[in-house]
Amino acid sequence: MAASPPSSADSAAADPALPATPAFSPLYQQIKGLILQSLEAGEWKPGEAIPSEMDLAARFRVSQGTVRKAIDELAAENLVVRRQGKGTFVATHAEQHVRYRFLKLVPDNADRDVGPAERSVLDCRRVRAPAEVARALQLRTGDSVVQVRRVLSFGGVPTILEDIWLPGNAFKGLTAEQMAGHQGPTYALFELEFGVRMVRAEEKIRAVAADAQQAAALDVAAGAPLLSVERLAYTYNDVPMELRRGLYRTDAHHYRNELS
Amino acid sequence: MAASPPSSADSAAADPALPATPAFSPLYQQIKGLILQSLEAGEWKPGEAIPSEMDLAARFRVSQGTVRKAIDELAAENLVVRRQGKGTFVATHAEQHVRYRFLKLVPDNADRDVGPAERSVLDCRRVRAPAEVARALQLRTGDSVVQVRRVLSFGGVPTILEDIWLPGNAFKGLTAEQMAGHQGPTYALFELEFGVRMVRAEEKIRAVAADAQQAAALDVAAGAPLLSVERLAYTYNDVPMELRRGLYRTDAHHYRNELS
DNA sequence: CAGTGGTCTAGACCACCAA
DNA sequence: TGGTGGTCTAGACCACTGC
Repeated sequence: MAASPPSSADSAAADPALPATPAFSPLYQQIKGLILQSLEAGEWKPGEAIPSEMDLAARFRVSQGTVRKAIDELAAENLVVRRQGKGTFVATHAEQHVRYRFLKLVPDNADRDVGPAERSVLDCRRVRAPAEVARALQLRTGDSVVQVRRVLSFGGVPTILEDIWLPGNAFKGLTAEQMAGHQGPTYALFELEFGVRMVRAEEKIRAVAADAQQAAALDVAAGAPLLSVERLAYTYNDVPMELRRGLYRTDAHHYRNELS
Repeated sequence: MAASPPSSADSAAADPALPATPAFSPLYQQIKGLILQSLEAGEWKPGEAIPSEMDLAARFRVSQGTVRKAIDELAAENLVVRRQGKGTFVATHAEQHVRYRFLKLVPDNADRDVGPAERSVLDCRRVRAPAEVARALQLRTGDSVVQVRRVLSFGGVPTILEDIWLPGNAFKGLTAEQMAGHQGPTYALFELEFGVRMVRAEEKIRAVAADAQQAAALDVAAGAPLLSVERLAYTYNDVPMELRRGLYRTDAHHYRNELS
């Protein structure tokens, strides 16, 4: 990274294999990309501090303000967390504060968080990926995936029936015991045990009627309306790493969303 | 706005009724508040340009960078839109680009937007606010509200059955003809005809079974699962201005959400 | 007290747009 | 060509944390 102004130069020397970026890219975006690479490569682990803004500025030969703007964007994407007076830290799903970031189901009363759920793992095994799962996870049909089925209960009431599919390669050795016994969010387990950090996700939500099996698992009548939440979760670089289909009871909870 | 540094001063003179802000507030936040006031007061109408950063900097006796950071936050909240080389504009629901910002229902195929719907207004009249509606809109039970019931269809298929409640005071004279005949999003009509800009909203989503009347309106079987979307939409200053309960068919569409 | 992130400034230059 | 937003820098000072 040169200290030169962001002009069209940059493809000068120092990096022969670079295809001469055609579109103009601000310096701070390039810095952001470099920090992102270090994040992906695991140079700093979740929960750890990254170097100070001054250090990074020196490392990349750039002013502190430029590093700052890069980190601002990373913080806006929840990849890092700033803490005044302490430093900037790699975000983790294991934090006390933002736990269950991706679970938007909240009790109808008590606008506050849903608290830890009781987990009951019904099934956990390696299977060959069905076509739909393979497509979502960008695998080949028949590739090995880990499938987990579980029920989450709140206050003893079974509320979520979930199927989870994970790429077999990245999640070798995942057991039902792990899925049932760990502390905190499941994504914290994935970080700690498999080094996979879920960074963002897309959800498709529908209303469906419970079939007999689903109804039994959730202790509702067959045909009862359930919220179907299909989630595709991504790591860095928009690589999909988890497909999840949840069926939510919404008789005492609701899915909360903010629009702006 | 003084040019003095953001120290504890500010409660000096010039505003005797001010309760001496205890917590430290950065200058750019104060500038943001002032711009917000002008936005609320209608000093610049939706779609118009606000003054340039240099002009605002001169007006508030602050550097351009400080104004910039204030506008950055307003842009992040979708209250204004920046356009390089042209200026900064007051956001509007009538824009071509971000139309239907608050409608998250998309066809199962065609990841792109849902296109304009056919509107069919079933009812539009003034009523006394039921307790639940009054509470949500921060009115007194029995206050006048406008209630609208309508069906939105896509490609001839009735897909959304909606009840909308609006404060009677702000929406005097709203007619079924207006609700049915206008161009673009309904929130654009509200901006243009009533000067009410919806800025953000909260939604509570559940799965419910269609009753006989709802089923008839949406051309589904009684008991069919529907997505219930209860939206409370706010203007500036977190003032609630619309309560809306929609029932969505999700047999060919889904509610799409992004998590990060 | 030193180190970190957070704010503010002033000035230079770049990219985009319209007249 | 002039105006607008966008980027980058350098330096000063403030607020918060922990030793």
